[in-house]
Amino acid sequence: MSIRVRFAPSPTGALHIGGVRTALYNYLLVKKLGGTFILRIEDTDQTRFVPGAEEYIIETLKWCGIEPTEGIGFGDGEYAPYRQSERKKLYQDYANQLINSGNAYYAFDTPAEIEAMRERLKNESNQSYSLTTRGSMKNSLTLSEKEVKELMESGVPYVIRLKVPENVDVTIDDLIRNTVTFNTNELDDKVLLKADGMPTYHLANIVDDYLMKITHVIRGEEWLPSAGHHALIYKAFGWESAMPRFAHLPLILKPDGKGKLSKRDGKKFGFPVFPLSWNGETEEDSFVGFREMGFDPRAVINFLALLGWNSGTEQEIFSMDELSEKFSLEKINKSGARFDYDKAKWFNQQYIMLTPNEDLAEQLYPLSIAKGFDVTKEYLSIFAGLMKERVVFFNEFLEKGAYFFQKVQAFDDENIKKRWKSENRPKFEELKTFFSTLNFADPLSMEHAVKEWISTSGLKMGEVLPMLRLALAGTMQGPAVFDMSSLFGLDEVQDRLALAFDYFDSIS
RNA sequence: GGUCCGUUCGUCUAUCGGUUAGGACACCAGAUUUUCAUUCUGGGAAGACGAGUUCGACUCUCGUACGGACUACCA
Repeated sequence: MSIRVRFAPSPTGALHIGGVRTALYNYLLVKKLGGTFILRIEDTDQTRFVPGAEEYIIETLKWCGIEPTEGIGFGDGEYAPYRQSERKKLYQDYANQLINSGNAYYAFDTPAEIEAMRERLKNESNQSYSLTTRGSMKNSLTLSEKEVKELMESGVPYVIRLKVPENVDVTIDDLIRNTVTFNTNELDDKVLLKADGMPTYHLANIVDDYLMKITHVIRGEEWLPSAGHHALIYKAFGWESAMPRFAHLPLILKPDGKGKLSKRDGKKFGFPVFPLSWNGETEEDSFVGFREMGFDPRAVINFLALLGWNSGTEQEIFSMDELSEKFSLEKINKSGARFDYDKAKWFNQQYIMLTPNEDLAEQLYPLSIAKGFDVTKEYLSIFAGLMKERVVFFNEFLEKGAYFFQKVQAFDDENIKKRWKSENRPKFEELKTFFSTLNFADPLSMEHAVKEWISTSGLKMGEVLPMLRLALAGTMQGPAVFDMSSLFGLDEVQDRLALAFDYFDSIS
């Protein structure tokens, strides 16, 4: 079975994380079943077009490893162009086809006239432009052929509306929600072609899905209420047999459970809701991305995949290959899933721990150099091994582990004052000298030797080990003292001890 | 308001008529690490409510409540 799916975002700004999940599910399904995945850009609203948004979408998909088989940014295929603005003429022809078959009509009402109609009907349950109101409006159904012709020739703006039939039950067979039924008496006469000659989503989407032979439409739940219209349009064109299967995905909700996750929530709750950072025209419209926060794309994908879908097993960590292997639309949940940032962080930590030290070192290297640290990849590799289970974000390696590359910048004075006894200074000087007898290549033997030394020194373990840690790292947190020492080497360790003991005395 | 969708631990979820309702995140306690983290062990924590169907309902049906989406010449 070869399927054809599409991800069709609008270039109106940064692609929100829910959009990434929609793209992911499309990708996973096509990867599992085999077929074609098209990236189509739905830029029919010229007023909302944002420069850079298209590039953002492409970069996001690449970063996430969600690669369409064809489409904008990924090479043209059989059914190009894939940018709707470049297909304008096509939609006009199809809209006219609907006019000719009596399934659509011209409407000349001004926004003010429509507003007046709504005002008039504000106490009614249905105040839309629909079969109950179309008879009292200014359109080709109420005007004579001659009047319509005159209006059009005089340049009066008009739209083309779908003529929804009366009292018919339209049923959508949704892969996630089973059957959803609408009665046409409740559906409005949607605008198909706008006054500027551009199609609305409803027209463009169906024409393109039909022409591109799309077999499965996987999209957000916000489209479910208009799915009835979409079925009607397929029928109006006589394309019922080619109508794709629908799968309406549950929404990603705010953590506090009040509605769907929106772009503002990132700032409100303190986590990213966009894959990549976005620099909008204003501060308000600029956002930090998962990537810039230090997330591994594999963690983002894994987290997103499990937000509304599960494999039916207790496995939590999945590679993209495993996901596509196990993926199925039937296992997608019906209800919205709340965004859980803690879980996202947990996934990231898991992926950092899973990454081989050498790979981490490879990524850390340029960043270290940029920070002016004089290091080798070998050193970074050992460092990564020591630090990787202590960080959640990639960025934290060099922040939390800065003392691996430079002398301690900030000591934990509080802990030092609490633990340092100046009268023990001579003993610590002895210990410092004792370090020169140790085998720095073997942390374990160092530990044994030092503990042995402590037991004969008259000091307690708890008096010595924490001070060594504080001297080497400045903080009470971090890898094992002897792992650090081994990496630092004898000279560096003695340097740090000397510096630190003076400092300890000075603040005690 | 109307239409449509939904409802299992705080959160993400398993269960597809018979289970001590399982797992994960988060939280708490303990062990390990004389740090932190990791890891391991343990703990608290759930079927919105009401009817019905059935020998038996978290699971099927209906109603109620609550939540959500949509209701633009935006997608």
